[in-house]
Amino acid sequence: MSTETAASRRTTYTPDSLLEVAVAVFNERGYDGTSMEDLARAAGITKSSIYHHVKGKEELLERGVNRALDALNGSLDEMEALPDAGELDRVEQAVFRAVQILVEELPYVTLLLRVRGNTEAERAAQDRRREIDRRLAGFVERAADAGALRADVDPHLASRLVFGMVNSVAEWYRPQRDLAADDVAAAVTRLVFDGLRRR
Amino acid sequence: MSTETAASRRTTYTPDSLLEVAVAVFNERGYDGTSMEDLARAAGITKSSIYHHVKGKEELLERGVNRALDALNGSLDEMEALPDAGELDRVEQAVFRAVQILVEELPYVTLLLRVRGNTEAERAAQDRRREIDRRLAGFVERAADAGALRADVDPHLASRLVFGMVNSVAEWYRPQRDLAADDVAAAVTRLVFDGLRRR
DNA sequence: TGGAACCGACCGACCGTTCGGTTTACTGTA
DNA sequence: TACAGTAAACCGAACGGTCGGTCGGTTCCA
Repeated sequence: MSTETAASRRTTYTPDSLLEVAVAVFNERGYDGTSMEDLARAAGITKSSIYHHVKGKEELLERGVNRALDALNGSLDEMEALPDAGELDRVEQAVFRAVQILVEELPYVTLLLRVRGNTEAERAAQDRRREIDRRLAGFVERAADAGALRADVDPHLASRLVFGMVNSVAEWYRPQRDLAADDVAAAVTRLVFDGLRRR
Repeated sequence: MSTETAASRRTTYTPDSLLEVAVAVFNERGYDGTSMEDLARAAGITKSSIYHHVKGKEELLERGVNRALDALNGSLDEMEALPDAGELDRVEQAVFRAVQILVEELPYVTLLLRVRGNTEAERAAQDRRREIDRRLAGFVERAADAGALRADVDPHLASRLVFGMVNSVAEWYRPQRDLAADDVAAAVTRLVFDGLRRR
């Protein structure tokens, strides 16, 4: 009642609620493997009705990946604005937070991680993602310069591997079935910093 | 000269040499995003000529993913046939070897990792891959039962994360530009077992 | 000279998108 | 309470184009 006239009616779509359906189908069948007919069937409306809400298939992709990119960029902004913790703590925080956001925005981040680069929108998403990877690698590099990391693994390689592990969570995580986001984030963080070996 | 009449003539395609081209294009544009016309252009022959070598697009996918699956299964067979090393050593060996094969058979493993499940061939590949994941998880579980792993991370979760890191190498590794396979494998193994933190 | 390798033309099916029109839900007026 | 007006939501039919695949040949070479 506070925000708008919406929320009373339902059964009808907004661009955002349609996006939710579309992204789910994209992740199941792949973007290129999804036809507008597939989306229409999943949404329970006809193909032509989709065009009442969005300009086309590519806009759905663009909105989907941008939601993930905005969330990831936002948390990086927050972390950089924070008073300087130790360089190692900052990396630990980045890893933990990355897992949190991946789980919170799972469908959208999943979509982003699978973008191939066939269209202009996809290449733009890849560019924005590379910028995020660069910022994360920066954290790792500063920690390495401060001598907080082991010296026998190149910081760039370490960054790729660590956030590769983080992103791999999108391959299997299911909200209902699996642990809470923070538990997964904690496990990843422990593994990344102290390894699998018993001490 | 030892194997066959081939190797003398070139400029013509065999199913395998065509596969090499096709898999490269699949990985660049995605399987569904690749048209037979794309493949023909990349191979330097016409669309219809492709059908002289293979039955169709799906056979190329099937051959591609099976090459990766056979390589992975083969190395698992080898490892299980080996005299029993310690349970921890076996996990370490599995991680190292997984990276090696991923790099050796990079295009084929990359293709496998991106399979979506839209066709029967894709679902068969997913099933075979799940079996491999199960065998790998078995190694980790046995090491955990033997008390060789840290107790505060669930072995199933640990397995997913570790081999998630391994597989993430396919996202960025380029043979010319990057380290040798064994160097990457060593880095992954170090990170997985002893972590990023300086000691 | 026979088979392997390849080609150009073409097929039906399906693609993303458009368009004209209908239904639905809500509003202001009486 | 009744109803006309309106805009959002939706639909069926069709568009031009591209898809994977077929077919009847021609070229090449051992």
